[in-house]
Amino acid sequence: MSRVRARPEEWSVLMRASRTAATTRGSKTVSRVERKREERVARILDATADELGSKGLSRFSLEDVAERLDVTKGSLYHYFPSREELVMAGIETLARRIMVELNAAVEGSEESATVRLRRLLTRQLDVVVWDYPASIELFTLRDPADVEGKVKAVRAGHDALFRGLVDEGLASGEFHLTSTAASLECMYSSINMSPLWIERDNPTRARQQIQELIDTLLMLVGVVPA
Amino acid sequence: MSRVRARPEEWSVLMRASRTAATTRGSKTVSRVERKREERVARILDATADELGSKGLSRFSLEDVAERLDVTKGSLYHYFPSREELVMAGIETLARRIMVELNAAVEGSEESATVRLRRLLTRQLDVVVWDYPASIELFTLRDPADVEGKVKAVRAGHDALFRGLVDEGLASGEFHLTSTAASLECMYSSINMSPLWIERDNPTRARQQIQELIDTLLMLVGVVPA
Amino acid sequence: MSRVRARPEEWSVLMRASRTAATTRGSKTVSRVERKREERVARILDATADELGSKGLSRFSLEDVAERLDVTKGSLYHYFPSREELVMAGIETLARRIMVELNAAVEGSEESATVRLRRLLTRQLDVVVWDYPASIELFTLRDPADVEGKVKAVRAGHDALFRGLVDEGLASGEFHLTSTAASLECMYSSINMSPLWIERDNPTRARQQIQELIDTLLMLVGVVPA
Amino acid sequence: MSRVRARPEEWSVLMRASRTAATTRGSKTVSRVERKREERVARILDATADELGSKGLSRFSLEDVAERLDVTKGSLYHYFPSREELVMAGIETLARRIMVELNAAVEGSEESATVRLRRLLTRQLDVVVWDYPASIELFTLRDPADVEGKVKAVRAGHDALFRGLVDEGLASGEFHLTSTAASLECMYSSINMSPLWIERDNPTRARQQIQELIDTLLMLVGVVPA
DNA sequence: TATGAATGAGAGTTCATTCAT
DNA sequence: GATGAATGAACTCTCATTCAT
Repeated sequence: MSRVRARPEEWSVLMRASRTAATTRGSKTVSRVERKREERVARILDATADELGSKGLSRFSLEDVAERLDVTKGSLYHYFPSREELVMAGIETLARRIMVELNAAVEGSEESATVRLRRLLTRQLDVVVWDYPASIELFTLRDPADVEGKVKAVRAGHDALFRGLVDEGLASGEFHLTSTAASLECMYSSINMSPLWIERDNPTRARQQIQELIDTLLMLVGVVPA
Repeated sequence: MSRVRARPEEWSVLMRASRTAATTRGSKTVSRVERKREERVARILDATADELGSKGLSRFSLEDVAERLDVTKGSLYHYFPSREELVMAGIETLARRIMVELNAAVEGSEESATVRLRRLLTRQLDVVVWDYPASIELFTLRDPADVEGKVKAVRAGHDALFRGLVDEGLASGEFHLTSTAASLECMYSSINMSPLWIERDNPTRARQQIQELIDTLLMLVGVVPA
Repeated sequence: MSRVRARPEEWSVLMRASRTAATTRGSKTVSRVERKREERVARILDATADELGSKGLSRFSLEDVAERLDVTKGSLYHYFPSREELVMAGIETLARRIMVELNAAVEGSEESATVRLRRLLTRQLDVVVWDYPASIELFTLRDPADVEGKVKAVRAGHDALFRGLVDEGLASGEFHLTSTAASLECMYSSINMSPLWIERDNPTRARQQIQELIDTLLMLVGVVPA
Repeated sequence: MSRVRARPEEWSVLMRASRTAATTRGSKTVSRVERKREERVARILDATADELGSKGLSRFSLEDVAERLDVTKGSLYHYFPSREELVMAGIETLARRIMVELNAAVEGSEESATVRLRRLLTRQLDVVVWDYPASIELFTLRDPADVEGKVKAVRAGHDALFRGLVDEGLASGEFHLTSTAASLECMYSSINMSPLWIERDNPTRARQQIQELIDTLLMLVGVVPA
């Protein structure tokens, strides 16, 4: 029913299931029904994010998501009005997953910017290399204007985290660079494309490559390896 | 500097094909027929490379190539057994075009590795940003095993050029780094993804961003901006 | 003029249903429940008739009706076993609305048949052109045998009204024609299709066209314009 | 191949097969190939027109046309870029068929406008009642803007024929009316909707009804039956 | 060789209908 | 009774691929 279908803007809210549940604690039946719905939306988004992260956008299809969930394609249209909306929400989910990881890596820390940036990079590379090797495509494909907009928004949130740390390092004199923007973009590019050359088949080798990559990325903010 | 120029063995079959054609110009009927065929193949590859470079792989279609050449789709199957083979050869052509540009940027020079690397980066960024903004997609897509193999080969040829220069700089003491491989991969990633954030619509701004990017990329080999 | 007003027997089952409800108002629980049900049915039919009249049958969807009523599609199936049944009842409702208007246009009048026919045409054209421009589609679509049957029934009721007036005019010598049936069918056709050529966007022009149309329609019963 | 696919504007030309063949007599292979193509287009349009004429627009589907021709749906896309274009061309075909009939009914005649109009009406009713009882829907459904445009164009051609005759009758003093436009629209409406009430199942009765209808339609131009 | 025709698999989308709760 | 979920069939459209000529 379109009457009750969450509008796109609400999707991110829906994902914060705990909070939503808390605020609707008053009514019973509604919250139960809604919780059910949210669960299903969450399952769909999980499947979507997995598909996007592993196959990339160009090979993403409703059919695959439906099959993975063992429902018909039509069912997806109960929750998302079009493939594009689903993709956008899926990207957001994927991004949120990553952001949760990254926030955990830097929060509540009293250490130097260098140490924290190193930890942030480590965490992000772990996620990208091992969990979402195809996520690069999400930032890479252009076409659908709305998707591009969503990606931009996601990037902005992600960027804030890194930029904050880099600014800190600059303020404290730990970092030196020509252009913060350029250094950050190089970092992002290198991180996102790393699954293409890091040898995941050989975990030992891969871990070493990741270590070297981290050291190299730190050079982008003027931190020279010991 | 032939020392750092990509070596012929790393180039493509087709590249060797044309050289072969040149050297066998003596023989009569066969060579004429073959030359005709090669010309057609070359035309197809040109069109394919253009399409790939500007649209990327995901939006690439046989239909568009055929239309651009004013032939039928069916005709393409006389020269390439499948879309995938055509794509692979097209990627190779695109890469070779770029390599020609890059070779020109470093050859016959007696200057320092830093100066030449800067020139190399400048040239590559010009090509990528202005001519082939979608080329990133070619290095990004995964699945078809053969395409991946071909991309790897192309990257190898490209890599030789950069690696030669970096090795020179290391030998001369101009460069400092943790891992040559990591530094190079970061460079490639940053170059390929740059069209996604450099503001091409605003050429003045874009040129400035490219300059900052080059300075930043040099930090990956331990060259600190003045 | 009750003489020319459509007779109750020609009206619909549902019409009879409501009259039944009125007469059984004595009985308790059952009638209350039933009244509730009838109210809901009436609401559904109202919405359906609106949709049919404005969009026509081909663009009619259960979804739209449900949304308009702020209920689910499923709910509609409590009252109508299928889309087709709903449509049939909706057509009937629409027709009855129109009949109410038309009856009002001719009732309690002592004027000549010509004057009353003119008033009848005026009223009908007002309704069709301004309120239900898509109603033509309802009389036009064929296939589903049941719908066709229902449409026939509706047409019969409508026909009685016009035929009565025409018969009067013939009896009084005001009208002259070859075939009452043919003249009437031409009138109905011309009325129903008029929204397709009358320029509703330009109300002044439309009003003039309607006037000319009425004069022309009167020629079908041998009344020549002054 | 889109390169050779006839653009919409050319379709009507393609249908005048004889003329086209005559003008391309110079080249052989081309004309043979093109003739083949035209034949196929003609077959598709025939099937389309039949479907449209018998089922109406709302129940028209590519699938049915393809099945009738025993080809796949995809094949239709070789000749028409979309359903809408096919429909438009089909409507045109249908209209042209009718126009051929109608032109034959009035051409080269020295008789009075009344006689010729009667013959024109007779012919048109024959076509509409017996051959294309569903054609009404084509003039009735609204939505797709382009289709509406095409229908308008078709109507214009058709209108010219009738209007010419009516103007003649007015000039000669045979006809009298209030508004030519209104009289004509009433005629068209009555003709198009006649299949809905004329009893085709009973041919004898139907023929009589048609005769009465013709007499009645002539009243719209002030011709009173004897 | 090259062409145009044709195919068939698959994509996204819509919608009447069914059903467990 | 009413809801929301789910379905399945139908539809338009795309595109790589095959094939007779």
